Amino acid sequence: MTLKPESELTKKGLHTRRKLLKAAEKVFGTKGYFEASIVEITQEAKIAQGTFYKYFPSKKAIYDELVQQMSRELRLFIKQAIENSPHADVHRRGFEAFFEWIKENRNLYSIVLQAVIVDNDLYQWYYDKLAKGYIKALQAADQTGEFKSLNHEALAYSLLGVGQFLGMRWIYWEGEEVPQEALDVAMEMVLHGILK
Amino acid sequence: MTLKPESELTKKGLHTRRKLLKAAEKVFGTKGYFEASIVEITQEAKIAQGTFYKYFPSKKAIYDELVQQMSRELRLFIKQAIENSPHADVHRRGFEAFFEWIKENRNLYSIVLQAVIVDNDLYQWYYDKLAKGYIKALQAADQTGEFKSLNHEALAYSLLGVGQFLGMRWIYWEGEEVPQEALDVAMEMVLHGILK
Amino acid sequence: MTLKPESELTKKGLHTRRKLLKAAEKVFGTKGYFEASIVEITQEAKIAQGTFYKYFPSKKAIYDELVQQMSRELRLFIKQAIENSPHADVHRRGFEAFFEWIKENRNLYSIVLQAVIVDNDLYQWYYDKLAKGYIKALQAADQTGEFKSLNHEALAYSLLGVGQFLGMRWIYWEGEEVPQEALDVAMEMVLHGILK
Amino acid sequence: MTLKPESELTKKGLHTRRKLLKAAEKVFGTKGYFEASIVEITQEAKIAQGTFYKYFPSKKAIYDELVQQMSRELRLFIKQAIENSPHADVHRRGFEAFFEWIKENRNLYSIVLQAVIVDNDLYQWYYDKLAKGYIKALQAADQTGEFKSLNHEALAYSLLGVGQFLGMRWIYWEGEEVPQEALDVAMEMVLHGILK
DNA sequence: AATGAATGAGAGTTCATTCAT
DNA sequence: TATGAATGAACTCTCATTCAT
Repeated sequence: MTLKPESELTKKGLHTRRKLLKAAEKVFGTKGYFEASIVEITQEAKIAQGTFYKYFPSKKAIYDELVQQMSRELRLFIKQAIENSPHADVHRRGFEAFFEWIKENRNLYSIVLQAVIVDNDLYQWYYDKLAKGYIKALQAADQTGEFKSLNHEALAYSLLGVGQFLGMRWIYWEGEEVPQEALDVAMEMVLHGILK
Repeated sequence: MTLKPESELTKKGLHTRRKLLKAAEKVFGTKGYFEASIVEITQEAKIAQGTFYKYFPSKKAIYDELVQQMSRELRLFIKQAIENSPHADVHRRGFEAFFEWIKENRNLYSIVLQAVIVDNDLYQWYYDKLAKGYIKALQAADQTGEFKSLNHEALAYSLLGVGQFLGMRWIYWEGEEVPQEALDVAMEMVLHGILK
Repeated sequence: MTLKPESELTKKGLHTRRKLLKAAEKVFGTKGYFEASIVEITQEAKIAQGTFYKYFPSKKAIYDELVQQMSRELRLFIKQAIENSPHADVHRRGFEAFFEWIKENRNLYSIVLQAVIVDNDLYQWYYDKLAKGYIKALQAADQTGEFKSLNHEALAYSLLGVGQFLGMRWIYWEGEEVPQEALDVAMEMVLHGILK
Repeated sequence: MTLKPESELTKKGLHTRRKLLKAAEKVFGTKGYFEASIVEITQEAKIAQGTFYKYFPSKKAIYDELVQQMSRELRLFIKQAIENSPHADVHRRGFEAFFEWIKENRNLYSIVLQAVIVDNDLYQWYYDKLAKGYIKALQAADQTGEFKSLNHEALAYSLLGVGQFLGMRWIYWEGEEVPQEALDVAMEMVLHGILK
């Protein structure tokens, strides 16, 4: 094996590695994991095919890294967004941040969605992480006494579902924004319910 | 041409066709579209490899048919479930029906999820159909005057998201039931909101 | 896996299989196991590359089969040669048969020699089988009372060594016969020793 | 040109060259020529990959050198062993020396055996050299009048075969010694023959 | 109508060797 | 000089699809 850990790479090596990740993001994001090929990724990165294997042991490995990187970034992004917002606004701000993020990172988002087939464990890991972050936020919000006391996990997954489907419908499929009205409807439902 | 349309098949032919669909459901459902192979499907169906192409023009074609069949069945199942239930219960009954269905048809459900990669258009078509059905139900419920008047499409996707994620979390991942409590939490949120 | 056991093959299949073995024998024999490629073997057999894997699971597998087949044939050939010869002649007849065989089957012989690198266990198995056959012959010869009673295994390997090196020197390297004189010298040594 | 001849190397350069040879001996000896890689050899030698090509023009070249070096050493070792021994003992002493040598130099011995595939000409050269050395010894022994006058080349290859197979059977395969009894049997055969 | 042998393009991966620093 | 990143040809193997029977 000829593969060095990232920490031992030279500056040049790191640069190549990053090029590969960028290229893989694009190719996986547009063609999908299975239709994507190493040749294509290396061509996109303008690098020889063999070079790929100096940096990643397999196609699967670079995919994994992309998912994990995306997971980290997305959670951080949302966390920062809700951190300094008034409690009542926490959900709306979280949704908005999420939508903003997937709009800017369409490919990465697409890659995560593919994990249902590529690696279901990874898929679960991703949503698990996301849910855990959400649960923490819910716990914090609880302290304010503004919200009902409901099972956090069930709530987290429900809310995740709402966000995911709104984002999917308007951003992922249409490449636009989630319309203000749709967000308002969702917030109304989440905060006050649909019963008159 | 070597492929006959379904309508021209003899009784025996129809039987073979059905065997192939059953086999494909199992194989796609357990291994995933890309890892599944035609050999495997025909072996499972106890049929010669070449025979496959007498009934379906390609691997993709049988997949498409499975998704469409699943879509039809699921929508019918939910429709029947909510048809004769009091309006206030419509959402809970719909969720329950959905959960029951995916529990009984894990493989088919899995197959639909895969469409994100296999054929994104098909994926959109599936949710679009589902949403349209939901919208109709929302319109009917509107007549009762019990519910707020909110944009139906936004609401449909929000509710679809909630159901999907609950089902995914507890049935698809854990192979169990969505716990009563989780369903209660979701319903509380949907009907009355999470604010005190 | 799409590979059928030999016993289940149709006539056509058996024919293809035999073509592949013949081709592999030639290619392994001339280029050596590692320099040989599946492409080359299938080209030699005038068969598509993919077809190879319908009959053998790997390059190694067809090699193994060749060695085992060769082993069987060679032992049978020698056995038949010495069977009906007077006891005193048994060794000379065995050597002659061995030389005749490798002359006619240069490629197969070459293939066995390669096992030192390809698969040392197979290599050992081959000589072990050969030695065991030899030992049986020595035991039979013992009954005649013409020979000294010496440890059969040590003797078998010594005799195997003599035969192997003579065959290698004159047949394998030069593509000719082992000269009569060389065989005489070897037999003189084996039967009466080199001391005056 | 980027490769200097051995004679122009500095002291440090010679050291590096020797490290490379030692490493190659180990790697070729344990993994075999084809499974061995330059990366592995340079890693074993704790030297950069590119540096290899400052000292040897190719993988094959370092292999050649190892075989030649081994050949020289083995012949010298045997020569010294038989030099001062009484004539009648010359063969036994030669065998013993050979066995001793391969026991101590298992890797180098293994490397030579591989030449059947790697480079058949080299293989022939090796045995040719060995045989020529043997022939000289036989000529010297002839002078004593103790031995029959037999064709030296045929005899040399016969004896080489005996030694080779005994060593292979007990030392190379089992990693032990050639048992005293086996050596006795071989010597009895060689000196007095197997007929009563 | 059904079979299953055959096809061949294309996949992921390895590694001896070169070359810029 | 020594380094190690980069190269790319070649390899083994898979599989959707075709075709002769």
